[in-house]
Amino acid sequence: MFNIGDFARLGRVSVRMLRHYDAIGLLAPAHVDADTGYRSYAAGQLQRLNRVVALKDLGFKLNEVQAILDDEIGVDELKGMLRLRRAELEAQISADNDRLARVEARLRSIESEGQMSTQEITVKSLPAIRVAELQGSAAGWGPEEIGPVIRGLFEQLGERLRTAGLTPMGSPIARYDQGADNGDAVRVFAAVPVAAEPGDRDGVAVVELPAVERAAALLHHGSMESVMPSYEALARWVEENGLRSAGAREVTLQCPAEPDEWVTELQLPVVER
Amino acid sequence: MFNIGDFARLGRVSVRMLRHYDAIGLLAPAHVDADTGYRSYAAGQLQRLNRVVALKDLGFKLNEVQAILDDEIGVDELKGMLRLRRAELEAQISADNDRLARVEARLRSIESEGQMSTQEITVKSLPAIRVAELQGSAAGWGPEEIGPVIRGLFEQLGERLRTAGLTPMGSPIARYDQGADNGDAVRVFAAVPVAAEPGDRDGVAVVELPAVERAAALLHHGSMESVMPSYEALARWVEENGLRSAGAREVTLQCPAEPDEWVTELQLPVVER
DNA sequence: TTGCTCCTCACGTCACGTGAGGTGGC
DNA sequence: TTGCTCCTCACGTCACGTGAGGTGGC
Repeated sequence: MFNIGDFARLGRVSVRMLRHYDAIGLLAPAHVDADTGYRSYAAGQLQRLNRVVALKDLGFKLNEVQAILDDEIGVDELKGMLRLRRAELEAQISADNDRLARVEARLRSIESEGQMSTQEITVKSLPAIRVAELQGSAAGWGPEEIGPVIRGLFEQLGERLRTAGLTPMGSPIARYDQGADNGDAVRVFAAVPVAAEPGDRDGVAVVELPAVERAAALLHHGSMESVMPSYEALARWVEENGLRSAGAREVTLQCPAEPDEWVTELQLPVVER
Repeated sequence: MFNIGDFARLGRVSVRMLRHYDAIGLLAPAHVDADTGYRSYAAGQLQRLNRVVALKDLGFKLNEVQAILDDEIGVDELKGMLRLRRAELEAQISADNDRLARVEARLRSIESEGQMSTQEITVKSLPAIRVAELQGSAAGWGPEEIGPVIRGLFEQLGERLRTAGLTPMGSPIARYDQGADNGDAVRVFAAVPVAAEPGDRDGVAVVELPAVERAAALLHHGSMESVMPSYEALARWVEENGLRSAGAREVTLQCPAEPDEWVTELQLPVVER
């Protein structure tokens, strides 16, 4: 028989751990002195302690360890637990490798730039959303070509929503893509979230924008006249990360009278290249 | 301005997280209604939220995120934090790969044997320890050759300790190794932990057993007459794990009159092969 | 009026580490 | 007598999730 200190040393665990395992019924001492409360462990209990440590090392929680050791678990269930553990570990390793790559990227950028890039670019998913929208067309991607078109569309959209009795339910969204059949022309959409069934309402199309699994997003502060550098940074990031983008969205989060105080989220839906 | 729900949706975080970030001063809402306590967030705050999420994703804790974002951290310190994070991630990934290998080994053994091998083998480190010991020699590794020798040594050791006035401070340890110069003969040591300065005491050598970084250990239940299968299992495990062992130790944890109730830990110090 | 969103506590999570305050055996 | 080990609470860890119980605006 060993006292708790010696038994802890034998099993390379802390005394506190042994007390904890006792408290949760995972490993009770062979004997407890009725007067002093002193715990005594039998040599043979070292085996159970070793098994506890081994299973814990595999990443099982203590209640799982207990179930396994107390034979509350059939072979098939145990196999399932091990497979689950394997999957969890693989996911964890993969996620940590990604994290590691990001940490190293930050270190590189800090070495080359002398400080951490503000790193304003975020990868997010975009949920599907019901919007009312109008479509137009612009001659190119520059703000001077797109600006008038999108402003005109949003003006019209506002009026038609009023006559249709629809209430905007969120921030306005501008969407752009390369029309399939009209050369260099850019298709432009002015949209605003609404709660209504899809269909046509007084010349406004109510449609469901499909969810986007991954989009690179960047917050643009200030007038849309000056949006090009932000888009360029975003496009460069997409390029450098081996991705490809199709189309673009702008969500206007804040548009007071003063254009310098606008806040717009630029979103580029991306896929692996 | 956004209410907490909309702002949470924008930033893909939970409302509870925003409240938490407010509580710890990491991200306070731009405005809080004095009457209702309702929080309002400005569009521009999305940038800070994005940064919080990005840094958290790298594995930083919230207080570290706060320090980084609030510029309490110089470039050098930040580099140090990133390097530390990199080292931690590398260690984590490596440990998880080991874990994964062990999980897969269990799965294989469960497939081939129909149940989980009892897996009684533990890898542990052995601390350095001060012992009093006597040395002898046996003709071979069999229990019938070693048994009488080690029993005789322990008897002598007990007597000499008594005359020397030394008190055993732990479980008896038997050690074996292949003598360098005497052919097949095995060197046998009978040792017992004591608290005394190294040197010679009435014919007993007090020495410091060096620490062993890694040893494969197996609990043997029963008489030492039947120890061979346990040693064989241990040796097979060492072999299968690409290790090499040198020498052996037996720590007698429990030795009542009835030999069947003995408990002995067999330890094989191992190194990479 | 009914939902919906918002609010503030406050417990629970997981496996212990770390005191605080006190006792028993050499 | 002094150390040393043992004991039992009980708080702290970390970043929230999850009710409970209640309120304000449409």
